[in-house]
Amino acid sequence: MGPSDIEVVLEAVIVAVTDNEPRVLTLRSSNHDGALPGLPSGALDIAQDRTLDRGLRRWIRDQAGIDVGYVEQLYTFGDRFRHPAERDGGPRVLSIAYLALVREEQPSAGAAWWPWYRFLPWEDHRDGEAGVVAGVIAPALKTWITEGQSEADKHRRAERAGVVFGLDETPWDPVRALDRYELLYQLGMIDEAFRGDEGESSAVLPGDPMVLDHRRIAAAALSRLRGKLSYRPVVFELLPETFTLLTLQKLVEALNGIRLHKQNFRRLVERGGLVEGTGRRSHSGGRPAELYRFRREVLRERPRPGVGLPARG
Amino acid sequence: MGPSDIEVVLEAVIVAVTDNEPRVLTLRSSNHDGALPGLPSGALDIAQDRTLDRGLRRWIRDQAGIDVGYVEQLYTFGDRFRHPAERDGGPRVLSIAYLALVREEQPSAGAAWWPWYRFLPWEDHRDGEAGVVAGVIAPALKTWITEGQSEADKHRRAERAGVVFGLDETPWDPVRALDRYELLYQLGMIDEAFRGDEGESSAVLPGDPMVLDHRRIAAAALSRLRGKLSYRPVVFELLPETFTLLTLQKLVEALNGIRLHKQNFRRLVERGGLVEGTGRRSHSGGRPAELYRFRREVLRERPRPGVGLPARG
DNA sequence: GCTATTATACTCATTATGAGTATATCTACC
DNA sequence: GGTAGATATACTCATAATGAGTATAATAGC
Repeated sequence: MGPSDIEVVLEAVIVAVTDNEPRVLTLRSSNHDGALPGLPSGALDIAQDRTLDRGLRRWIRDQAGIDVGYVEQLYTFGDRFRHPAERDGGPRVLSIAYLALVREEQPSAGAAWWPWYRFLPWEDHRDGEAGVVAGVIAPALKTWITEGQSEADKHRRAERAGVVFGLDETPWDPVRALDRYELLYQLGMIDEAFRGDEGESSAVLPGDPMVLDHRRIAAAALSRLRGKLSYRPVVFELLPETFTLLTLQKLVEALNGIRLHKQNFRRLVERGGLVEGTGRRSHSGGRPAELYRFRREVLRERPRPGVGLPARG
Repeated sequence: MGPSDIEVVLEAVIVAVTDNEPRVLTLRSSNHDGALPGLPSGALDIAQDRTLDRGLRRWIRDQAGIDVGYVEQLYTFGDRFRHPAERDGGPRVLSIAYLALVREEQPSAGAAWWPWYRFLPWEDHRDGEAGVVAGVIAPALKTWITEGQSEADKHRRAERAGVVFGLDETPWDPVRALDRYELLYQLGMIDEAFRGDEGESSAVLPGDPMVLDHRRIAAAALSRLRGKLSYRPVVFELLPETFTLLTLQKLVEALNGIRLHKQNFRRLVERGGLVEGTGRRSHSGGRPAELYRFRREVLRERPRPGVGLPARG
């Protein structure tokens, strides 16, 4: 086996937000796993693609007819047997995963926008505790903790479960989405076809499965995006030219999966200096709201420009 | 050209801190670029290495005789012609870069510890403004700004230079190490052998060159590590079991390349709950300092445990 | 004009942060 | 055994940031 028995694949979590619902672009992959949705992916074409980013943009355009704006590399996955074909002598597959944001939700060929939280229902806390956590996950964690080998082991388990899922005193941290996925996976609660090795799954956890380990990639993307929001002005990639502060807040809430305190959010954004009023205002519902625009020049002033998280509620 | 004309290489920025000096492990690579130092790197052995991390640890042990503790994937580089052999029909090289932290500075075979800031001298502001910035970089930036195509272009350039290098009102942000490297590179001030395409370099900038684009990888690692310090307790990977608060402070200062306010640093660390006193104390110099240890259980309490940056000075 | 609805302005207690001053406890050396 | 030098630790205080509200303003629909 030479070093060339490696196949390099680019995979993309392409995100848009419409109707306050974050969505990722999915394809029905017919080649494996029946009809499960999967992330768009394409092989790196070393003859054509000078850079990885270019390759990514190229086949996203080809496959889904979408021109992505912001693109960021997420992680490279290379564990053996991630891809089932490896068991039958197929090449080792190396996946370079990307996060991409698009402003407009263009319709597209065989692709479909799928609500992100359909894959990860426990991540959406916008109306309360997200029943799954209290109802299904917390009890499973309790059991898992009591099954620890030693007292120290139980303590470690309790510690980890508490931190990751915000139990007991610990606050819920939106950014820990990937940690949560991985703990659930370890508990056998992620019901994906590709894991044949660890006994049957509990299968009680709601949430749509995805092809291969694409749900893990989707969770990694969610973590990364949530983390980035607070120190980089990436939200604006998802917004139209002008927007009201409530629109912006709803967007941030949607991505973080939590509700925020309106007045404090406004204060934070205004003081942050990332936006400026346009004088125009939007009419819909109650009192008209001022329309704002993103100030592109102003990466200055604040050392870490971004939309932080003010108080909830 | 088939998809198999790709070579996958793992490269590691292995960091240790001794005598308040962050150092990275380097090798003299004899195969190209004469005697320039380079990062340790090894091909992924798909027959042997089940995961990328394992592969990395394996050849680090083989090449340098070091067992690394903390390991984190940084970025995957795949631009064409990163590797000069590609121009002569060599395979496309894909480099997966890692950051690794080791506690003890073990001596090793053909490897040598090299002060990180020798490669990136402008990143060390522990004794003042790091003369390079004011003396060499700032003037070059000024020229670059005035050479902008239009007024808007000049404004954008001034904006970028200001943010990235902390000029004018903007504060110096340690985390922007990679941004700084990339701006310097664009200005032709990075004097590396592998860039033959953009005319000759100014060559006045101090700092040792590295093989290929390894200096960029070193800069990326510095950015990542500095960013991570404030929200994850990774420093402790670099410290002995017990340590004084001053030792901890000096370490954080070394990595961030800035000085901190002692009393406030102490307050921050103590309130953070990451450490606990051991009752024992260290005798050296003046009044003995209490020895602390890292509290492993306590990832709880604070949502983002880490050692933040208090006031400077 | 009334109600529902959303926007925006202020207030206020609490906590965090930047920048000091003051005091304590060692070693080395006279 | 006293003092200088060095470091550790304790406190103070002004200012800014944050969480959680209350109060008021401007619209649409009736």
